[in-house]
Amino acid sequence: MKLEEAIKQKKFGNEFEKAVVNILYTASWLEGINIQRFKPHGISPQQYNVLRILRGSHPNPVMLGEITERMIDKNSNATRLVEKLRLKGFLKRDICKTNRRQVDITITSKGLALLEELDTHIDQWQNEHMKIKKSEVQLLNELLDKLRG
Amino acid sequence: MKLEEAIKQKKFGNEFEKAVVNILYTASWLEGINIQRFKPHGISPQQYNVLRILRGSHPNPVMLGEITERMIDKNSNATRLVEKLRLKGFLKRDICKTNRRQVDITITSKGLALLEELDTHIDQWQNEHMKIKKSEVQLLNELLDKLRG
DNA sequence: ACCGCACTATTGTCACTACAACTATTGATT
DNA sequence: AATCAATAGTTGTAGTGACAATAGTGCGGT
Repeated sequence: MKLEEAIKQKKFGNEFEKAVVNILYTASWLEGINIQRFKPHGISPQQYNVLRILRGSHPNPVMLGEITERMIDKNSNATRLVEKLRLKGFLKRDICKTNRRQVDITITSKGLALLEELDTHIDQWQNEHMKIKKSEVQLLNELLDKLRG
Repeated sequence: MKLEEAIKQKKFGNEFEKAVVNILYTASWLEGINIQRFKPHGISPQQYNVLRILRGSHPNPVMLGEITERMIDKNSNATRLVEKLRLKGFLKRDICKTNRRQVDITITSKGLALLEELDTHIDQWQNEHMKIKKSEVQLLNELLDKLRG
């Protein structure tokens, strides 16, 4: 759907302003889809993000600060997200032996299994909903990178 | 900055997946900028969104339900946002005379003045930061619309 | 060895979101 | 006119985010 219809706004000050609204609106739309997808598994989009980061460097651990740096939403509180995931058994938390300030986080096999299951859901959803060419998505990625400067 | 550097992730499952992350990341980046811009004026991005909608149909009032429909983030609670803006004097709230279930919201001159001031800030910021051609932004808008299907 | 500074993470707090339950009013059906 | 459903908005609450203050640890200079 065109943005103008989605938020029933006919005119924008300029194309840049429209792009800002469009990005925010599309992100909110994606976020809503993600919330629904993750809900049956009892995790939030942010928690999913943490697990993805951990899988990225598995079997090596990741320290808390690096999780924060690499999260999509930098303002999240990694300490509390990690604690929630730990209680569910998706990761383990160890104080680093050589630097006791540091906390090493590692994804568990249960966490990896969850991600694998969610991955298949995502692939399926993409095939059903994403009616846009791969080359166009590539271009979209380039434009977003450029927009951020 | 390229997304890969921003969140230090080298590889993505596919281009679609990367686009999803890229949109969410860019939105979070824009949101942060907005929070900073609005903070000196004591309003949040969501409250700004409400005022923009009201200005769009000024001098005609907008009912609460329509505000919800037209907001970028549909999950916001319009009742509470409106109440906060009312306390600051940026809008007025009237029970509709012909349908007493309905609440008519109108932006005040104080609200309009605030938006005008913020507009000039946005224009300025865009000129400084948005190093991307207008035609490219137009394309970006088309691609986002297409992505949502 | 001691001091101060930088690094890493945790905790506290207030506000806001997500979602569901609820009230009030109107319209439609019989 | 009484009842039921639909519409419009409000309220409750548990969880989450934003941001600042704090605690614990390591390192470099003297």
